[in-house]
Amino acid sequence: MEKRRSTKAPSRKAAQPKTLGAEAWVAEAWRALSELGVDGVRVEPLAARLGVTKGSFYWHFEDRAALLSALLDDWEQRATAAVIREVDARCESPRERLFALIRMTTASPEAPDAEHAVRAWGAHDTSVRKRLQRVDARREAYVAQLLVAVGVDEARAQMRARALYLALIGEYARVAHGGAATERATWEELMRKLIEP
Amino acid sequence: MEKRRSTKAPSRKAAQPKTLGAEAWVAEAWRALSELGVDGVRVEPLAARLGVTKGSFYWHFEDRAALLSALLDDWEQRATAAVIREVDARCESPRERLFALIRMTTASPEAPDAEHAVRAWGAHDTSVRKRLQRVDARREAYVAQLLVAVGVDEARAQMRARALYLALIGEYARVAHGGAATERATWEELMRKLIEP
DNA sequence: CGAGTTCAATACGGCACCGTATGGAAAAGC
DNA sequence: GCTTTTCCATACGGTGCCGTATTGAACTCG
Repeated sequence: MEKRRSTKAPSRKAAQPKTLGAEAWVAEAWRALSELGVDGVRVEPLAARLGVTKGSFYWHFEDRAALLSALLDDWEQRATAAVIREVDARCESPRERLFALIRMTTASPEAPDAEHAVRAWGAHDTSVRKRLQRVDARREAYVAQLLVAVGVDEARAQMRARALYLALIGEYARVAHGGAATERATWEELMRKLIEP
Repeated sequence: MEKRRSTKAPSRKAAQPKTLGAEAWVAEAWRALSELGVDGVRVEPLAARLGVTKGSFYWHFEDRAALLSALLDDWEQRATAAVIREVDARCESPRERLFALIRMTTASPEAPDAEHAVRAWGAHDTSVRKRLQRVDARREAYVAQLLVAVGVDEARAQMRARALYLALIGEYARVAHGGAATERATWEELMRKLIEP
């Protein structure tokens, strides 16, 4: 009897599950993380919001750290790949892709809180830092590649990709702490400057 | 006898104080805030690091919230005014001032952690948000004013000031979670684009 | 020197949360 | 039908922190 840990999904389709899965905990944890920060994701409050007790939690997860780890796994997978796939699918030319990228990343109202929460978290946790750096590198590389495709030379493309991405992180922070989102015109003004050879 | 609260400084010059003042607690709180985030600034651990017990703390402060409030007061005062004064003093032309501003704000190694910690904090605390918005507005206005002075029209100046400032916030976040600082050349590349009419 | 003031130690009650242990109920498999 | 698995409830001990109360030491100042 090797303690807990589920090995197989209960083959639930999409019906209202009478019983919770690990994903339900992760989803609720995202809410807590976005609203309160890492230190706000505690198992007992989470259980209360889910209408169960922590007895449930400790069946699905080893401990609180395991939940946080699952949270990060979830983020690292979805955060980058989805957007890039979407952008590549929607547009053909690199120029259009750049503008679409900005539009998509600055459109979602939930993204800023979540992103900013992860970054806040990353300031005092080494395991988060590693993932942040990987994700940042991947995203930056994607932007740089588009800039090259649009005619900017390699060296400048990397610098400008950095600049643009930094601004996006800044925007997430800004919105996360209650600032008004910066207008699309501003983003396009910046983008126009950055795609000039 | 109106409880606690000191009204007069103990007229200490600059000598090693045998006794702690509120500033010592604030200073130590900054360390905790930068390293661990708001939830890391707790009075008992702080007391331990200062080599005293919390008996001391509750003489100088009403409660933990008062310390956090003092922290913010401290930040709001120093964060903006000092840099602007310095920049204005060092350079004459607005163009030089812009480049000096970037150099100064991206040079300090402690600033990113502190700034990012405040921003992380601001995501779940309304009183912090207000101050952040004030500070952000003041800084942005300063940049915009310099851009106008350098020949950019008003509308564009505001957009570009926003863009530049967002990038700076992003840089603080980046460095705070362990990323390498972005090179001066990158900042200057960005700045060159932004000061073009 | 004695009284008040300033800073700190000690000790206490309380709360929120972690993780464990154990038991039960409902569904799944034989 | 009976066992096993899956999921959750209850109850408990333990920890880290908050804030208060009380006492004490050291320094001022008359």
